[in-house]
Amino acid sequence: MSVEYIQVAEDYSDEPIELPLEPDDNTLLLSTLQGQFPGATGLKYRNPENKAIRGIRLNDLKLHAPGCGWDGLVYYCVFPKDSVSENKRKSDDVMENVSKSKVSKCQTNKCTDLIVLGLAWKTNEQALREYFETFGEVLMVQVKKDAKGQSKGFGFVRFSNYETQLRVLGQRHHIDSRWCEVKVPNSKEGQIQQVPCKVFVGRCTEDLTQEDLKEYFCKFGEVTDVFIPRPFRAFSFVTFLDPEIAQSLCGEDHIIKGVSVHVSNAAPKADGNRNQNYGNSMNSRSQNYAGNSAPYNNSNYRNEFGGRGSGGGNSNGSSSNMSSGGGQNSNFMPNNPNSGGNAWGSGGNNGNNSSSNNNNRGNLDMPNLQALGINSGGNPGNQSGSGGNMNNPLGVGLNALNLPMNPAIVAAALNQWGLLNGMQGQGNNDQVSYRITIIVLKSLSFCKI
DNA sequence: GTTGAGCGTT
Repeated sequence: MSVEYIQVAEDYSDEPIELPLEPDDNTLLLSTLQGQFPGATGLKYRNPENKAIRGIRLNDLKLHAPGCGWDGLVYYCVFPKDSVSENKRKSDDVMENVSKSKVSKCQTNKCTDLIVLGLAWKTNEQALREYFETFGEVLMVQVKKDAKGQSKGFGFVRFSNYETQLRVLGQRHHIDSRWCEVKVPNSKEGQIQQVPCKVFVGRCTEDLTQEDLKEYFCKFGEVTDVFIPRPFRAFSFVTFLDPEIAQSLCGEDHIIKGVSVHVSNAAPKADGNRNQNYGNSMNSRSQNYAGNSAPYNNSNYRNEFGGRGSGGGNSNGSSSNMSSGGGQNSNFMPNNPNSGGNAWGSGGNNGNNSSSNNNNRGNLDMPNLQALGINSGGNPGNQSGSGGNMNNPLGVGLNALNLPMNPAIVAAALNQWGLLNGMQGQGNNDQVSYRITIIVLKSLSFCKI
């Protein structure tokens, strides 16, 4: 009698392990689950159809397969009380609870050594430790040195607390008069959480401000960034400190100032071969989309703009924050390159990126399709909320769209992905119900309808 | 006593 296995992970950022099902009834014993994940009380999974989180039925200490069978999905543990979902509707003590909930995970595999680049030559381990201890308990610091004992200008740090690690990764650091960056080392890539911290917020109206969004979403967890593309395009991005909180909100509708917005994954729809690592979303999309270069890369989940300038133009998006000390041309854009630096306190959004390495045309990335009503093609219904009906008359392909948008924006978006060969337009108002016909699309694979 | 993108055991 063969034994079937299903994949179970502690949470979205952990690698799943295979657990055996009961041969007789194809259930998973709670005891089996708890043997690997002490404290777990159930399982949940993301419904591939509507992206909603679904719970697994528990009866007689057995977890029963969903209606469609266990299939090939990854299932995630549910823990009592300290889970994200429990926390997320508590406002004041969110961070405290999240912090607590992270402790055990941190001690397993969440915390990792972090590389600190750009250290001053004079910075020693003591100074490094003292600096990072202001964030939380430091387990280890190293400054790499050459044979003569001279610092190589980089080092490593390890924290005991995962939240501390996230916080440190989410900002830049001024150590001994140098702007330094802290990253997950290349050697650890793939071993660290790959879950995006950023969510896509669709159906936004123009009167929803950064502050409105932050004020609303910070109920669920610390918000590190809010980005609203300009000109207005009916969506925005909200970045959380904790990727699990971001994930927990995906698929939900929320009402902000009377506006029903929809939260979804900021990552592009999976297409099987473009980018396996969803965790790269926030940065991969920040790559230069110009020309025919591949728009996605497989970099670490956090910023890839964290390096220093390469001697040319400074594409610093938050110049008001930057120190001129050290003569360092640091185009460091913490966490969210799209946002032009730290949204809070940086004074305005969207720093201007000079030179060709930019995206100052705005956030013309995949989620735009959602705002355009394109990737919901399976149901040619209406997308309300942003003025006018967005009607996709085709269930699958893109052919004709009534878009309450400037067709130039649509064309620009499609063109940047190398999808557009040509288009025609007709109509007398470029903002309302302009009907365009996409003549040839080079590829539809990304649409994932 | 100079340097300034990178990736850790020596």
